[in-house]
Amino acid sequence: MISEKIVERLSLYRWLLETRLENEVSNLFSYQLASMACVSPAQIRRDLMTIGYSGSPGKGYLVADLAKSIGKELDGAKPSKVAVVGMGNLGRALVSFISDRRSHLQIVATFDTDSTKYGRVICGCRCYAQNELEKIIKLEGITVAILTLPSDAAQAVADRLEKAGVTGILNYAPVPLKVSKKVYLENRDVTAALEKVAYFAREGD
Amino acid sequence: MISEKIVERLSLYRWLLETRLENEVSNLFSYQLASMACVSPAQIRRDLMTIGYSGSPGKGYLVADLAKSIGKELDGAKPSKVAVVGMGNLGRALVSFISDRRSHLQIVATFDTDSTKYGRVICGCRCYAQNELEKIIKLEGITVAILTLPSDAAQAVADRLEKAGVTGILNYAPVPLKVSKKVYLENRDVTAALEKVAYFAREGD
DNA sequence: CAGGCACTGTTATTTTTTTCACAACACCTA
DNA sequence: TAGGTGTTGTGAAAAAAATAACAGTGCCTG
Ligand SMILES: NC(=O)c1ccc[n+]([C@@H]2O[C@H](COP(=O)([O-])OP(=O)(O)OC[C@H]3O[C@@H](n4cnc5c(N)ncnc54)[C@H](O)[C@@H]3O)[C@@H](O)[C@H]2O)c1
Ligand SMILES: NC(=O)c1ccc[n+]([C@@H]2O[C@H](COP(=O)([O-])OP(=O)(O)OC[C@H]3O[C@@H](n4cnc5c(N)ncnc54)[C@H](O)[C@@H]3O)[C@@H](O)[C@H]2O)c1
Repeated sequence: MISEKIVERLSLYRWLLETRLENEVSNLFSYQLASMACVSPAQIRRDLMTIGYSGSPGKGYLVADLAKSIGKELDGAKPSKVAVVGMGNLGRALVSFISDRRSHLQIVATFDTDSTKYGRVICGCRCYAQNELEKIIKLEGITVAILTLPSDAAQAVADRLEKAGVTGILNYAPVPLKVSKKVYLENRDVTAALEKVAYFAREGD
Repeated sequence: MISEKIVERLSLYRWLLETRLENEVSNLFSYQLASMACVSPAQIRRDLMTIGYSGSPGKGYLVADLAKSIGKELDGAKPSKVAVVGMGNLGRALVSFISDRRSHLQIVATFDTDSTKYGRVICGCRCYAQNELEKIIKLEGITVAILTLPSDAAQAVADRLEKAGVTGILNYAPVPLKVSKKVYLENRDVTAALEKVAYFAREGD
């Protein structure tokens, strides 16, 4: 089990590696990756140690190979299936953004209460009515959900998702969700992020 | 100077306090706030110590008062002025979401290269053409910028923002920006967040 | 008013995370 | 082959963050 912080950084590293790969770069030194990721070279080496990856002194790391090794650690044996609940502005933006970025993260269903939305394919993904939620989650084996719906509906939906078998929730609604220990919850509150940036912009970091 | 993590939590606390205030709750114990914020009671007390706030044993914390004290620490003397660059799906969603949430964070300008967008008021905020960027930033005294534009334009815009005097950037474009030490940069990559959630959803946290 | 209760503020401790420092190693050059 | 250069992997040290522990305090009860 890798710590939260390291997972986050590994994800970043992989993504940096992939963009480097597109530019035909085949190997990198720790200090190069470090400067891209805005961390120290030692941090890079230590993180790679935790996934048991070895480069070679003088040669550094093989970009493609390292990216694959990170994938072996972060990605499951099978792709994770993802649902998006609430196909408003934010939901649609997310779906169109994510769908063609990572093959091991598949958005396989979206949900909405609005009858002008469900029953159709939106941004390349089928949108279902809210009352089909449990059925589809189980049928598809969805384990991860993204919440982009109004705050007042979020808790009830989270409860239903959990009962249906979802074990990870990425929540964009500005509301403090309560979930059981079984479920991994990550909140993405824009306001908090902006407040933080404003604070350090002012205080001069 | 407060550490990054503490600022993040304080922002969360304040927001929880405010929603409690709406429900007419006038005081709270550390363990109550802790359970809402998903942290330990000791953590709460320690965080409040760093901003020099004192509750009273038996009574706990005065909700309104504490919220104000956090504000005194996090918010500047004057509101921070914010610009949003790139008024696509995500930009519009963010502007409409934020604009009526925090009085000390004012979105005073948005920018776009699309001539069907600039020159108009979008989501309650004036949208300017890209070439007016420096002028407006300086004129308004904007210090914080949110980047919601295509990746390939992000670095160039970031450079211009920095030169114009912006000291904090909240970046949504999936690209590793390089900025000088003067600028506080926060990246919000959806993919990384989702990968993290998927990982811990699988590994069972 | 005395005593018990429940919570805070703060110090001490533990745990986690990051950085440092350096031996070991590959590779290049002559 | 020998020596120099530059990078890795990792144990040790340092720093930061979280947790625990507890004395001190207001408050209630009888
Ligand atoms: N807009 C942003 O940038 C932003 C940022 C952070 C958080 N948020 C939050 O994300 C949420 C969505 O934002 P938005 O701008 O997309 O709003 P929106 O109103 O455009 O979209 C909300 C969607 O959710 C649907 N919905 C309502 N109740 C539902 C339910 N019970 N189950 C399923 N779907 C339901 C609505 O039909 C609508 O399509 C809000 O809670 C908002 O506060 C938004
Ligand atoms: N959509 C998401 O949920 C999401 C999530 C994370 C990151 N992102 C990233 O955020 C960015 C925006 O996403 P979107 O869905 O809003 O895309 P979009 O195409 O709807 O919006 C992009 C906007 O930026 C404008 N633009 C282009 N070049 C510009 C420039 N040089 N200066 C100013 N404006 C410019 C375009 O005119 C357009 O209005 C993209 O980089 C995307 O990868 C999106």
